[in-house]
Amino acid sequence: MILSDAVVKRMPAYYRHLRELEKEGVRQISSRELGRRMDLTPSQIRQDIHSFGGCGRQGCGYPVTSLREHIGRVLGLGGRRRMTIVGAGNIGRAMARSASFAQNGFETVSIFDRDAAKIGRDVNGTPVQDVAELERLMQEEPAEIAVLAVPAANAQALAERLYACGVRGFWNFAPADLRLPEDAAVENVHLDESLEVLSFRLSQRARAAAEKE
Amino acid sequence: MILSDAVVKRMPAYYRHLRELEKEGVRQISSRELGRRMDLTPSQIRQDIHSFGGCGRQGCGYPVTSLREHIGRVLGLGGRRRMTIVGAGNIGRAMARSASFAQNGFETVSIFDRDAAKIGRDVNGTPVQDVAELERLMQEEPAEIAVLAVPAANAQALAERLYACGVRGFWNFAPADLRLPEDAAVENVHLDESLEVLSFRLSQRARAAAEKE
DNA sequence: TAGATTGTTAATCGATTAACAATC
DNA sequence: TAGATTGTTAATCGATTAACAATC
Repeated sequence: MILSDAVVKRMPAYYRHLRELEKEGVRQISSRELGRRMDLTPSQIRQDIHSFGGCGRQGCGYPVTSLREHIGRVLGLGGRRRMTIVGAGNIGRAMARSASFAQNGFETVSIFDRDAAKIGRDVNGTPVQDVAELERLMQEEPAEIAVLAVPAANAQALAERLYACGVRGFWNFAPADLRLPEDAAVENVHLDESLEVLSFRLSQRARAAAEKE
Repeated sequence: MILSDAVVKRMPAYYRHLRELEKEGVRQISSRELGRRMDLTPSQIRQDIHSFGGCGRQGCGYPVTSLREHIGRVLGLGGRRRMTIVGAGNIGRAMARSASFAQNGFETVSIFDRDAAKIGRDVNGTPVQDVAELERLMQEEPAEIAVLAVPAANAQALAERLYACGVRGFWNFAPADLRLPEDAAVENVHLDESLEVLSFRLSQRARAAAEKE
């Protein structure tokens, strides 16, 4: 099964919409109806579901629950994933406190920072530890995923140290592009860039409106 | 100037890399060198820059500073943008405290929540106000952008209220798809989905490794 | 002038949409 | 059986890459 990047990025949206449909008590849904809800063409829905190995019944549509379960398995959800949070600033603390990740099986096992003022403080039941001791503490409490919530200048060096500690999943909030070995998975959340895109779209609308006059 | 969605999403990355080059004291950069840094082909760099109206000099490359300034103007940066934060939970508070947005001209003018326990509290110098009074308070203190950091179930209704208050830019952190009039600009930050994509990539690697054995 | 590198057109590649036979 | 809807192939569309003439 080879999944294109475009399809992978849409999978979580399928998962979310199917969960909502389940809550509403919907048992089966056609590509037409699902397309209407998700703002995709029925054709794309069928291509996507087919490509990630889901299947429906001609004449009836797709079974909501089993399709949701299937996508969950493909996404690797359902198990537990141990996560360390590096950087106890605004973002790091917000991620540590988020209930929704924990509900999905992503559990925070440790939090690190370099700031002496933050070390020892408690964030949502987990103490902030000294990042200088990262290597030693990661041996005691290993993690699969690291949430990188540190200044851009430190991101690359920390990512390399975390990689050496066995971390292979990097959820990167720093405005920096990480260079890591091929077997590392990096998912970027570039908040500044996202806000800049919004700024662009607002300006674009303003320009279009000005032109009309 | 018509910019494809793909190009728009890359613009902030150009902006960031050019700012870094500026700091390093680089005056001119060729598409080849910039491509190496940004992990894009030189061909794409030239297409992109041309498409958003930047230009270079044959034989010399692109002028770093003026190109950065040009992209900043296209993105609509440089001015001030008034932002209201709706939802004073983990995400909302983290966004209110973020220094980097403020540095880019995005200023938080108000924060709203419905929780009586939060109303009146101070977040980074701004008091949390009662969302029940949104309409009245938004008249006193209008905003161009709303940061939607509320539960998914409330996102749509709040977005509509904010739209009625004149907000046209929506930075949506709720795991919901907003349906708004065409002249609204919506930029989604779906953290759950991003983490699920990371989970998928980790599972994929695990599956590939298992197959090899 | 010669070398380097852009601007821009053409070719390729991949993703989306359309179409329709298969089948529930 | 007839109607509905999938699975899947073919057509289209858009984005990326290659090529090369223009020019600094």
